[in-house]
Amino acid sequence: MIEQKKQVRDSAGIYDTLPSFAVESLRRSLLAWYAENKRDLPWRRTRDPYAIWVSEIMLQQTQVKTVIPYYERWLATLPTVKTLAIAQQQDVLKLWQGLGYYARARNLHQAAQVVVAQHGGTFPQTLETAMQLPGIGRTTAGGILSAAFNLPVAILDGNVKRVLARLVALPVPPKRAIAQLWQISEWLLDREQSRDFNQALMDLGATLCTPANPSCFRCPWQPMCQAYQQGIQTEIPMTESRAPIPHKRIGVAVIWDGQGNILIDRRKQSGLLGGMWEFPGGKLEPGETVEECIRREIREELGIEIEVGDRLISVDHTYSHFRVTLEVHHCKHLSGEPQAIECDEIRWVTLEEIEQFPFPAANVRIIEALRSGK
DNA sequence: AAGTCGTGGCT
DNA sequence: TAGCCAAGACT
Repeated sequence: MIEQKKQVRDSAGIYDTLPSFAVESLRRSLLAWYAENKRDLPWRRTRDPYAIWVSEIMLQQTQVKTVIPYYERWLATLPTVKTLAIAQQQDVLKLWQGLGYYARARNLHQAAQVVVAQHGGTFPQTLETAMQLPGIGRTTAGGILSAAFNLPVAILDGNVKRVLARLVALPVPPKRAIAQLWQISEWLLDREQSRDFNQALMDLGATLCTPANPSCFRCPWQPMCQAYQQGIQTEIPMTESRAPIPHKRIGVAVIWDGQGNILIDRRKQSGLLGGMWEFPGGKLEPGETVEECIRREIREELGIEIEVGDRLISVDHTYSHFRVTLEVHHCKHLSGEPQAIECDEIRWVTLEEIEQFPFPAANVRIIEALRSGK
């Protein structure tokens, strides 16, 4: 414990061990490398803070390749902060469908309304004000303010953590040294060229200083990289072992009304998949069959009686911290008027109408099965 | 302050 | 292929 803290402090004490000319050298070499090697990304072709903001939110915990088509579609549909502010949440979530972490979309939508109502539609230009907007933390605020306005605000995303951890040969997992890593990021930042510097730092991490097989032989920081000099670049950043994630079986109902309509529900705003639509269902309890589970869940959640019929599909899906197997059955509505007991809203829809609603990925699999099965 | 929150790309 | 992890924020 004490030993760990000492190691962190010694290592992050790069400011003491590196003379100021080394800082200048790090900045110069990185910016020179970036000038020749920067990626051509859609959000780098604009300085519109709204567009950059959208990209920063989408890029949270999400790879560039995944984001690009979502980003293009989003800006084509909601080109300004005002259009987003007045949009319906359902349409916002539909644009986000498949990206995951749906609180990002809900918060972005809400923040747009704040920017319009309280900032006259102009994105705030101080770190403190930007961070007050829902969904915008210190890294995202720094990313937006530096990229849109060239303001001297540091960042510390996954790429930067890895790059800096290797630069100083950080002897503990980055999670244990967040404050020190922020100090280094701020200390290195080129305050006259913060836009390019921050982008360069992220590009370095994304293209050369990668998690596996880093291309040290092409890295502008190789001469100053502590990890490289010690030959431990693949050992850093250190990782913590993860606990195995639990598995749950879920009974899911596709309830037909006999006239071609299916019953779907909208999940509550808070928690997993908040605001998204789904086919109703719930966890199997010990000793319970799938059919019994589905009948019980539908009774509890919607207050109706159903007949559980043929199995439609079984869907395996992995979330962040648990896995599920959805056991999906065709069901027939028998009696009772459906009520929104454990959800925000319910609705009967046809297979044609259903595509207008935002569904999480595992439920999209069910819809595909319904389509292909007729 | 550790847990919660998605999905897909990559090896 | 099964696991790791990605331009993190929120509670």
